[in-house]
Amino acid sequence: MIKENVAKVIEVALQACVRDGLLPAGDYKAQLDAPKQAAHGDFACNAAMVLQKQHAAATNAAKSNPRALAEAIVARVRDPAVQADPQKLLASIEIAGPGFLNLRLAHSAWQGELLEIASQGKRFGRTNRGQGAKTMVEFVSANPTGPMHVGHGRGAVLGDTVASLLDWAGWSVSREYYINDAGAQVFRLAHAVLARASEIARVERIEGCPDAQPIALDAEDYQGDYVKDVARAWLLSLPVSERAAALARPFEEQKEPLRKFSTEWVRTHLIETDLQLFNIKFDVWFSEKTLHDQGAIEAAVEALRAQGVLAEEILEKPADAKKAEKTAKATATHESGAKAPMVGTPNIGTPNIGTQSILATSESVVQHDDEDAPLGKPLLVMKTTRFGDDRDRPLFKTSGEPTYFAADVAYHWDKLQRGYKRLVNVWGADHGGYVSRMKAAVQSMGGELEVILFQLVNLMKDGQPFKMSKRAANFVTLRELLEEAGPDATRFFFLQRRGDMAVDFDLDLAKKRSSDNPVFYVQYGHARCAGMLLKAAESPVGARALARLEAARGDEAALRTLLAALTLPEELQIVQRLMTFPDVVAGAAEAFEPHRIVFYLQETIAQFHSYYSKYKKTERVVGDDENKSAARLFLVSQVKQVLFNALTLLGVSAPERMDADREEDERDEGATA
RNA sequence: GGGCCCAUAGCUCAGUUGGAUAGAGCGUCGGACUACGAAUCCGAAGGCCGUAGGUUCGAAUCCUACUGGGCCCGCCA
Repeated sequence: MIKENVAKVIEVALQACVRDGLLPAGDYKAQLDAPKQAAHGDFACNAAMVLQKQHAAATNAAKSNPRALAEAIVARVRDPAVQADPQKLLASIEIAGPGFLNLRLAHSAWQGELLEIASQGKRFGRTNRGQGAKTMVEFVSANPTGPMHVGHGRGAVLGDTVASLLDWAGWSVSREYYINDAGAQVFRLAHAVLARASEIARVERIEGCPDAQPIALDAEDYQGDYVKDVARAWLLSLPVSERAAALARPFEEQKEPLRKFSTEWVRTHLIETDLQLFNIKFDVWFSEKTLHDQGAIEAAVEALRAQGVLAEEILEKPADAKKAEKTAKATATHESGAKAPMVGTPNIGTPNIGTQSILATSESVVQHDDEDAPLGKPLLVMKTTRFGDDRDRPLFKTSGEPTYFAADVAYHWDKLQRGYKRLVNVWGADHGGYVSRMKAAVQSMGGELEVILFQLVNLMKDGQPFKMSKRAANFVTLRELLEEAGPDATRFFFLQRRGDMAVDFDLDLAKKRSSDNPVFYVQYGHARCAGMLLKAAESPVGARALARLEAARGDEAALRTLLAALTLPEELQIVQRLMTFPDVVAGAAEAFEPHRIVFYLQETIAQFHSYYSKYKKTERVVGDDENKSAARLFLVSQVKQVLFNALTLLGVSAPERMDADREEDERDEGATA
């Protein structure tokens, strides 16, 4: 690609400097940046400034002037005896500022790059940095105990897009969802289902059990209405003759089949369907329960034991975080029995720690059985403190049951066994405290874990925070949001911001289907390109231009000749921007930052709109000159291609036209005028 | 008390991994449609990049200490 070729030219010149004793021997790489200002050329190189110390050492100068080195480099770039090629590639090279090399390329070099896009088509933007290494991205992994809400949506979109980015950067990516279908909370769902089933049997006069005895819903059971749907489905799944007996049977005797039915139903009818609306598909749905059933936990523990990172320890109760509440009120506050009101967020604790607790809800019902854990007995722990964790983490409880951590260790052990070299997990920020212990475990097992933490989503409604609570059943589901805003806008909205920024999700704005939603700007850009290409055929010049392009298809020399008509600075700058796309994708993949693609899209389209408007009355794309028209239509079709690729990468549709459902609601116009 | 994240225009956010005069959208004000899509474009106003030090040719970016906000700190899941 062109940038590498230019870097090569500088590097050859640097080696010439070495030969001439201006630099100590070494393998110098030239870094090229695209300057912010067009006046600074197509590429800027800071090699002279970076290497000035070496220059000073080689020339025995007390201090060196980067400009002097810059001039030496430039002389060797221009010297045909050093290299012949640059004269074709470079139009100019100048020294500016403290010692920047500003490079400008020949028009033909940029024009030729368009052929690169055309030949790669839908694949333009892909690179092979990952070299096909197996990578797993695990994300969402919401507990199968209820519908997903907007916070899950952020994790889902982020994870899915990061996976796409890694794919585009050359990794062999698998998307995986870890189903927490074991543990206490799923039995809470199971019990809720049984209770709701007894209610539904009576109310709806379900065949076979219209006179069922009521079963009380516990306070800690899931309260949402969706539980009724699960309950109804469960009842109807039973043979009519067995329904009454099932409702009469004690919960303890059937909690396992209830658990199984409920979690599977929630997953397939609530979670999987919502993700499909987002166009998110997982390669693997991995059940935690299977780990327990197959003795995977013991196997993973043995793997850790072999690494010598296990120990038997008596764990002290953690020092109470806020026993030393020395904040303020140090002096002269009333020391009556009345406690000063707490300032800030009381750390009440959240039920369902997981990506589903997107908002800490102070109204949640929590039982803290603080005195419950009998201390003083030695437990099998992993020495996670060796890896920077705050304390060692137990793998088994006093009761002998494996901890959640143990199951997760087993899960990641399994991932490694399946040959994944690189593990990426996408978690909500409320999992921050979990990162170091999980990384420690994976590292001990010989793998590498990278964790993407995304900050939480605050739902805003009417400018006010809109609290939600899973158990209180007043939450806004992801599906509601999707149905109101549509998958394109919702995806785009989540991807606009860096993951480590907390976002206020404005429900009212998301529901509004109007042009102030930035996704329309981007899609319009693509549709405009599509429209222009379509419309061109209607004019005689345009039709002939298209015919020429068609005739030259596959003939590189002929195309290059046509493209020589692209000489406006804006046209070459557009090409320049298009050619950065593969780098942008690779950089976004490396940093796990999909928002870079969003900004790339917006900036590229803005550049195109600006070009279009500026020459609207003079140098039109389809104008009088058949040659120019052909070249410009070719440019437009490559712009369209890159926009399409970027939108596709983000999972946002790239429409050919936008006129479908435009809404003109200017109803607040002239109301009281 | 400790750990992680954040702080940039009135608001919401970018800032190419340390580069040249810090940008965009929304909002405000003023302009541009007899022809390729005005869901667009052009211009203006708007900044002590939270504060104070440090590192170097050069800092919004890296280091330290503060200030303010978010998340977290169980043998729970």
